[in-house]
Amino acid sequence: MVDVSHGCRLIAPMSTALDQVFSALADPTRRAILSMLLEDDMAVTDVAEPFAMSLAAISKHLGILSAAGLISQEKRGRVKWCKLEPDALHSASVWMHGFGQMAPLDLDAFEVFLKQALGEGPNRP
Amino acid sequence: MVDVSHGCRLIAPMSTALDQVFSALADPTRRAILSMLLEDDMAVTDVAEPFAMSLAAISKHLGILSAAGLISQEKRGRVKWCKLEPDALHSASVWMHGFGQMAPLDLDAFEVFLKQALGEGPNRP
DNA sequence: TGCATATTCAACCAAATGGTTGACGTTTCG
DNA sequence: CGAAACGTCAACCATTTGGTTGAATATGCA
Repeated sequence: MVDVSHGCRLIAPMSTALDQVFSALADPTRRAILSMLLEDDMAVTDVAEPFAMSLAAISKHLGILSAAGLISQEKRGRVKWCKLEPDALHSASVWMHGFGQMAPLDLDAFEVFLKQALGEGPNRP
Repeated sequence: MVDVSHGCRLIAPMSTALDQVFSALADPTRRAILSMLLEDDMAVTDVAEPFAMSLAAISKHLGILSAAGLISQEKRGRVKWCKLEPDALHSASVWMHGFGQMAPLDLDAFEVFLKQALGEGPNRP
């Protein structure tokens, strides 16, 4: 009965994308996995190693992250490599900063800001 | 077995805060509520009005948003007013932009950016 | 006082989530 | 070839989630 896409029917399907991204990020195990992948691409087994849970459980988590677009998985030989896809955070970022009220226009400035921050930030030598 | 706070035990309890914020944002009904509250403070009944679900359900959603710190609720008379608390998105923002790797330093620049974007943005006359 | 309004509480329900285990395909390698 | 490593699948389980309804609790107002 309410327009859940808050006034912009053109991007209605995005609501599902936001659901997926936010609920993927809601789990601490999955956030930890993303942090690990920030340092380097990893195989599924290596991702699972530090956790106190089964490989199958980690495999599921990776599936959820992949469905949300937060990572990509490429099988080379018998090992499946997991790679961070930070762009997926984009839609979520856009939504968060202003709850969808500061639309695409500001997004450009945001991109510029992010690029500069990532390139010149004191924590990225 | 893994350090879920990704290397900074000092902010370990924040993991719970992130859980709450992200899972609060994962629901489209709750995101719609936040969008509504962006325009103005509202009473519980008024928040519920456009949705096709019971008042009790909305009351629960508001409780979740409140527990996550995304809104505050103040009872005046017999009506309980709901107010957006955008600061709660702060920790989530910090985490998202660089998965916790570009720390407080960039945050300042981010705040400056946000203030300017909100103040001068073409969608905020 | 008494009634309508505003909101929550309690009990219940179906479905989704996060985990387990064991069996199963692939690929690599001795 | 045969065994080991890599990863997923299927079935199962306990808990959480998102919703319902009906009763209960304040508060405002005639």
